[in-house]
Amino acid sequence: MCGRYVLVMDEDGIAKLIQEQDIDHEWFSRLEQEGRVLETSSTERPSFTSYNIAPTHLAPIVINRSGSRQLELARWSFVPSFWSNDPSENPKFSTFNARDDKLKSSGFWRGAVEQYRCMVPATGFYEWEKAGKERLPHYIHRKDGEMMALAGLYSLRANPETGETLTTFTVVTTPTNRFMEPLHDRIPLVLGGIEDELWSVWLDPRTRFEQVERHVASREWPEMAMHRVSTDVNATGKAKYKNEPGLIEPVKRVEEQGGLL
DNA sequence: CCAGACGTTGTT
DNA sequence: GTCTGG
DNA sequence: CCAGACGTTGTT
DNA sequence: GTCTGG
Repeated sequence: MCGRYVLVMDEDGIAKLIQEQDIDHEWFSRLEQEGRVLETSSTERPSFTSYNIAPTHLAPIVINRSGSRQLELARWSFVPSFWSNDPSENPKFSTFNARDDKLKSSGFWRGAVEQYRCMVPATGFYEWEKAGKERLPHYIHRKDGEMMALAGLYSLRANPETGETLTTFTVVTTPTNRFMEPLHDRIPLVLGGIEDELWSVWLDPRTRFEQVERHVASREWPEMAMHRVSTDVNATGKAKYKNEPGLIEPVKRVEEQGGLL
């Protein structure tokens, strides 16, 4: 299910990602305003790095607008356009994932899957193993260390007070594969690597959802690897929240550490 | 027709 | 247990 | 996703 | 908005 992920996108990574597209410079200024620039450079070229992206955080997504692809900062937790956009009214439930089998049958996702598909760039994501009361996080990433493209849906809503457009998104999930089965029965819909054509196909509203899904749903992931990481990533909130490269470093299980405790 | 709900994961 | 916040 | 809070009255 | 239930 993908409820926490990592994106290490340096300047070259963005350049590689957007290639022929124009990036709004608004994008970079907004990053700064939100205080979400975790890695700043002296140049004006934007970058984005977070080792701990959680629901409600802002993260970059790629969308189709006015016939071109754009990189947008969006809030992770989809809010449909038909819900109140009064900031004082909170959504009734959180929607950071969307089941692939519900996209067409539920009115909640219907409009988005037809008109508002997005690509969520990720370097890797976390998955927790339940061990009694403990939640042991694992990091799943491509063996080559490159970014991957997750299937997502987004919505645009105008904030009536500020007039600003609020972009929100969700990550599509699908039944697990053999690689992930030991950890979870649902996994994110990975459209492939960042150079893969498939995510462009996904963004094209003329593409039928079933067409893309047939290629990627529950396929095996020979390109992926995983290892356990420190529970440092678990914490949210202000006091204990961590966001540092060490979060994705491998740690051994206690029983493998030679009883040092 | 109108009114009301619209999600996920994981657990049992 | 369930809901909220990050 | 996980962690943390979850209530009231009455006071400043 | 769109789907379901009555």
